[in-house]
Amino acid sequence: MAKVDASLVAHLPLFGGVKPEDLEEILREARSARYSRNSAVFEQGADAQSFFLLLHGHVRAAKTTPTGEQIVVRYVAPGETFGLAMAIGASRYPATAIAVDDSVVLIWPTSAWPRLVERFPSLAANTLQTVGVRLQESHTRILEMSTQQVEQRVAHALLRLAKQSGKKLDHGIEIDFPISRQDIAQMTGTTLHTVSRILSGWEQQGLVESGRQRIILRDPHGIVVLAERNPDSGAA
Amino acid sequence: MAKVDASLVAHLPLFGGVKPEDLEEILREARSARYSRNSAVFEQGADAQSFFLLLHGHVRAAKTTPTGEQIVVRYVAPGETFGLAMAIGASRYPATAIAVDDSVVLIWPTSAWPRLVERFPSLAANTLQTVGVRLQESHTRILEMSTQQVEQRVAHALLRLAKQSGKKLDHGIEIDFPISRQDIAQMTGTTLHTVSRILSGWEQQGLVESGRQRIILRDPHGIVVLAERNPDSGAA
DNA sequence: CTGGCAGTTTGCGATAGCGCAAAACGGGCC
DNA sequence: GGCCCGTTTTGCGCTATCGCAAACTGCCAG
Repeated sequence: MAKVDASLVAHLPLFGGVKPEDLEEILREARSARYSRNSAVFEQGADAQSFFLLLHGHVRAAKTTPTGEQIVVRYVAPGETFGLAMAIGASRYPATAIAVDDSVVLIWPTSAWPRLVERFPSLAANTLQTVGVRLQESHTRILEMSTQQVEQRVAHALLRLAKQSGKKLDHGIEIDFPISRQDIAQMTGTTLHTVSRILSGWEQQGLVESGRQRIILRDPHGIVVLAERNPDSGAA
Repeated sequence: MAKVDASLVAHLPLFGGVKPEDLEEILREARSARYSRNSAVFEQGADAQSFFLLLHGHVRAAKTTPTGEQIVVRYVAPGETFGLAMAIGASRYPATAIAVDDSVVLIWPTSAWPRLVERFPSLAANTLQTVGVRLQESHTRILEMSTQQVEQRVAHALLRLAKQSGKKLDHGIEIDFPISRQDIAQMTGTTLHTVSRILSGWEQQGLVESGRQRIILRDPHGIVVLAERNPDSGAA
């Protein structure tokens, strides 16, 4: 139960409009915990006893079908909340959360949510806002899956990851956590084989450099062009 | 500016936890309007000046790409809110809303939202809940698009429509508003041609009866079976 | 240093579903 | 009552992408 410095989280969207002394009170209800790489924060279907705020690291939220197929719902970056089952009135987590890197999270008991919201209505408003943004993003993703080919979808996915969690390099942007071909396939609705083929092609064109769970965008602009290209505006 | 009877809407999820006299006050801020079949309630990209509650009829929310392709985000049923751009902090509507039937809506100015939420915090909590549910539904849709074949996706889509807006018949369930093959294609990420072929097939098997913008599920259970069938558990 | 393994690459059919084209259909409007 | 237009049906070739199989590779553990 480490002490958390309010100044570290005060600027987060979740706490917008919350007074410093109130923030202290909110944080007193939380505990922090560390999850090592590849360990589960919670499992799909488990009792939603807590909700989370990621402080360091990266977490992958994935949803599994009855038949065992998975999709990646999203990658959680530091400063973002996850596991908000209570927000939708669900008593069980609708997805599994796995730390893809060693990660540190703040944990509140779900039972504290109603009281927190009552005392600090901004929390509800702020959460509504972030959930709304995620809903928009989901719709965009559906739109892409409906109208674009695989290559474009992969391009968009990588650009989003780069924006959210890219580390600027001298020449290019590196996705700042381990991510496999399979993961990207599960983000874009395709297979790891197809993703591998696409990345191989891009690598030959100097657009990316990649290896085992590692991707560097060497030519982000070139990838933007790919992402926006109309499929049948023929390549040379 | 018709007077709206509070008792007609008091039971809606949006107003859960709101006292009757407060409800009166909330309703005083709204006006009602009627939209005839195929008219637009608002257009994607337009200034989000209002948010809406559907009283009668049905509304289709659709999102359009820069290149003109469309997807149907959802069908709005009576009692549901839509056009909640303010909830996500957007100043423009992210989709277009079209009345698919003659419809009646309540309209609040977006500018009233902050004040309403402050006076009646339940509104924020209730809205958070519904937006959360919609987010879950979006994730489910993404999961389906990633892992299922077109026929299964169409089956799921029809079952959802039947559940949300189905009219029970002597023998079967009818989707209670005009809906074309094209619409279903845009809900499931396929083409109207493929949807037409699938429905023709089903019609021959007696699963559905359909015509111009009209679909009746004659054997809902049979469609459930289709929806859940593992694609490669060969048909006889 | 070296074996083993998870992750990746690549080849090669197979095919679900698309895209185009054209005909049939049905309803409402004049 | 007949015409016109939006919707639906259906045929046919095409191809993007899958699915399976097999080889490869970088990395960690011992």
